[in-house]
Amino acid sequence: MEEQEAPPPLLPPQAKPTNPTYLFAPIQPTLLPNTNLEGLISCNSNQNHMLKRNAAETSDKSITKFADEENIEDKRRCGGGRKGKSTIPRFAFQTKSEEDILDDGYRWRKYGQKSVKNSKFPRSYYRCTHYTCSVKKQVQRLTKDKSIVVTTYEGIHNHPYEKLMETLSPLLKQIQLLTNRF
DNA sequence: CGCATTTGACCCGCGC
DNA sequence: GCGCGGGTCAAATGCG
Repeated sequence: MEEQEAPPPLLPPQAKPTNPTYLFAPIQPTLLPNTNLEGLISCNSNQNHMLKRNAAETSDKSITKFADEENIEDKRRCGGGRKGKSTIPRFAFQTKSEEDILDDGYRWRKYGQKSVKNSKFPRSYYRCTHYTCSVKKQVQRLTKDKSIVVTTYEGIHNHPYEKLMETLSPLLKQIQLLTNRF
């Protein structure tokens, strides 16, 4: 899964106090037939370079809209999480979709749901099902616009992009067979 | 039967 | 110390 050209990240139209970094969506638009990518934000993190890399890996579509005033991303976790400072990269983006669960190519298991203050809609918590991988994500709708879903990722996947592998593995097998023959 | 989801309980940090 | 809010656990339940 080596796609490496990292297009320059979008610059924020206006700076928030936390100085969020704008990234590209970590999602293949082609995998989201009914989903418009609407906006994308990121928390400041000392591992933003990793973030950028990860984000740039899977998408070339630019994101324009800034995440809402509705504060989905609480600052507690942005600068440093629960236990002092967190080194886990985090970023969020908005999608316009009827679906809560967007297929981003990874498999997720839901492990919790909570109603949050200042939001009509509950927040759902998911974990990547891959056994070596502890990436988490939160999914939540905006109170103001329920057609917009905010997805917050936490962590970097340490295993291949599953959808891609699914598609690629028959091809790889073929290639292997062919190369073995000669 | 194996896996995912649901959901109330529990834990922890923070502000007062 | 206490209560609140957010995040996670885990038993029960659902589903293919």
